[in-house]
Amino acid sequence: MNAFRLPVGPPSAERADAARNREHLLKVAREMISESGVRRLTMDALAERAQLGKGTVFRRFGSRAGIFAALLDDADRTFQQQVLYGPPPLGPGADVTARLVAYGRARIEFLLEHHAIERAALDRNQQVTIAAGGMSTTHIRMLLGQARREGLLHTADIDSLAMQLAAALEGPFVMYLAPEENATAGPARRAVALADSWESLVEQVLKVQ
Amino acid sequence: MNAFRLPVGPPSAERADAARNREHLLKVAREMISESGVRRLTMDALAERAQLGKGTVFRRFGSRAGIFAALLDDADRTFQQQVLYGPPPLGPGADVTARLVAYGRARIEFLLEHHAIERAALDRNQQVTIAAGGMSTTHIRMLLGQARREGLLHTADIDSLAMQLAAALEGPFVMYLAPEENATAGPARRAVALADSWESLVEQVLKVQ
DNA sequence: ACCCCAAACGGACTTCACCCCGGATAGTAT
DNA sequence: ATACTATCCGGGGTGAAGTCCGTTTGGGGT
Repeated sequence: MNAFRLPVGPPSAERADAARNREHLLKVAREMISESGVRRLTMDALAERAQLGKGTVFRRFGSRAGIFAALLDDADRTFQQQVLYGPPPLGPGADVTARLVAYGRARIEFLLEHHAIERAALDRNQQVTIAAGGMSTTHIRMLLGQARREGLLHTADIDSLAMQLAAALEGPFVMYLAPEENATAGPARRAVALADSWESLVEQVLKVQ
Repeated sequence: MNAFRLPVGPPSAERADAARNREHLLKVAREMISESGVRRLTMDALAERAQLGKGTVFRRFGSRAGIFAALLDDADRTFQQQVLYGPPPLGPGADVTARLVAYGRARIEFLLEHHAIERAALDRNQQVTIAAGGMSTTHIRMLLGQARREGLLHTADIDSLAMQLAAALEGPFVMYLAPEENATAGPARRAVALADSWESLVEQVLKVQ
């Protein structure tokens, strides 16, 4: 044997069976959610239906909220792809203001779409990632940085502003709309109003006027 | 007996013993929290320490989150008093921009102070009131209305803007900071930065420049 | 092919929020 | 004072999240 070896090279990926189980659990979770909603997805039920032990479910996702977070992760990744590499104005190519506006509109649509899961991913014992390292904060900060370089913005503390704008964008959905609720006209109408309001907020911050 | 009587006049207040128990429970809850933090306030422990049945605790507050909400209510009321009737710039008398800025700063301080309880008052099965009918949204909307009357603002949809500003103000605290966490310099420093950022955000929205 | 052990698995166990409902009681009408 | 009833109280019961730890297994090393 080697006299000396580093314990791990790369942070060591999941074992094959673990990865398989993760996928399987996510698939079953999606099924259960579309059949009977977020509320009825219990850890016991999920484990049983997936033919796995409950311990396994927890090992894979850490908590009930973790399952929803993992589910969102998928969708998020797709969304992020559009933002980073898709066509303008959402993707690169348009001017900063247009991109910020487009991002807000797209993000609102996304949040409306995944609202139930988004809510379920909240965890009483865990800080929420939305405002912190969340996609919105990061992307908005990036755009604000660009805006400042272009002289559209003179704010010193871009980090704080990014966080506040991200909260302004996502907050109303995460904090306001009811858990599962009738997805009738109500939320959708409000979403349009919020999107318009976001647009004018962005324009004021970037002093387009 | 009277031939006919309305079932209730005023929404019928709490019975004396019930009110007494509520106060007592809140007092004990405050003690327990300051002794060992929010996490260890369980319904069983509270009931036992208060020498009351668990059922009573639930009857009085509805849920665990309800206790924290009731606790916050006190503090909120005091805060609101300052905002409505206190000295300017927080209270009435100063110009709109100054009042908005002052409100934000005061609110941030308040949130920082009551952060642990604020988080604990969140309830997985209940929509959050912060953005909805919350004090911040209401007060900000009022000030925005005044600003519009004074020609400082031309936004049509004041409701949406109020919600977004409230989210920008409170979101970072409710969503971002960790549950109980070390109340060291970290959060406080961030709070100052956010307060400054709030000020410049308000000034831009009210186009003071 | 075999060894080895870190990682994964399973499911009983613990803890806790919340429900239920029979029994007690405060406040009111007589 | 007495009776009446809406409200309250108590604490055992239930369902679900999360923990623990003994057992099993994937897969790199030899």
